[in-house]
Amino acid sequence: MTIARKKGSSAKLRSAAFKRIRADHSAELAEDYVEMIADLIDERGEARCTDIAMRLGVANATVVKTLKRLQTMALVTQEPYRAIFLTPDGWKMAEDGKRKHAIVEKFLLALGVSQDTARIDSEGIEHHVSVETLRAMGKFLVRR
Amino acid sequence: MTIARKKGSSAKLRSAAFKRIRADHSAELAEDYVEMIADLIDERGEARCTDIAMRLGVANATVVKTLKRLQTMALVTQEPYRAIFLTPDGWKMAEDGKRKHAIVEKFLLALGVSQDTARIDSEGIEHHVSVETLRAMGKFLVRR
DNA sequence: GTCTAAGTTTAGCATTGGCTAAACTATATG
DNA sequence: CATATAGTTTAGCCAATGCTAAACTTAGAC
Repeated sequence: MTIARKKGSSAKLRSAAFKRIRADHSAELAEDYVEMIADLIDERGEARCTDIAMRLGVANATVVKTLKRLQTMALVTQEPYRAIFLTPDGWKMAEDGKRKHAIVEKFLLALGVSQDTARIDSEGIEHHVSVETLRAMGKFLVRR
Repeated sequence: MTIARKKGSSAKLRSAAFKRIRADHSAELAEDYVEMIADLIDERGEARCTDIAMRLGVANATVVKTLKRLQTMALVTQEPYRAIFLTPDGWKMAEDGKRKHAIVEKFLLALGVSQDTARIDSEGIEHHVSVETLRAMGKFLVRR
């Protein structure tokens, strides 16, 4: 059963990518919520459960549960039956996310993709883009 | 409490992106497993739990559990204590995934990103790229 | 001021994807 | 052939993310 094979550290390197993806996934929901709350506050002065649920396409109760987690992560604050607010950390995350999102979306448009696709794909891609790749996209936008 | 606002179908459109992301996520693990199994079979003639676990960076038991799900999805076949095989559907998914992966990775490299980053980011991005975007990347590679 | 509709929360459930520890099987080696 | 080791499986746990249904608040309308 031992077929002696030399793969050395490549396995570890390989697994790193997947580990990052798993980490990304748990972070990405938080980012989506926080960005959306920031948008809602900007647009209409307050963020409410129902609006978040509608925009995300999930049930109300799901939003409530997730918000609890975001509270323990010190990203949002909320009192029972009241609107939702962002902490300073929450605002920072929202702004970082929006900046990232904007670059990815513009980049896709510059690449020749349609508006709708750019919007949908950028939503998925933004969470998996490293700083290096983001910078490369930025450069492409400038000097294309 | 009713602040009468006109948003029409934009909410539905918006939520579509998030719905696709959630769908992507459940599909993406399957794709990763299947691709990896295909690689292992190509490289060394057989795919075994331990190798998959090592490359993905998860525990053995996790792999076993996921493989059960993949069996019910008719992507892999396996007999107790034996190696893992792909069904025709499994091979197809593996090949599609690898093709997609290759394009994204080459694209990132062409964009000027380092090898390591290209490998890691492409692993995350490939599952969120629509056919349209993939095609745009392909075009970019050809006529850059 | 009451009442009702809209919004929020709680309770309870399912699934997915992780883990460890312990039991089991197969095989390579002595 | 017996056994030790490497690999596989089972059992049982946890956290995250989704759902529905029922209970509870708030606030607008009468």
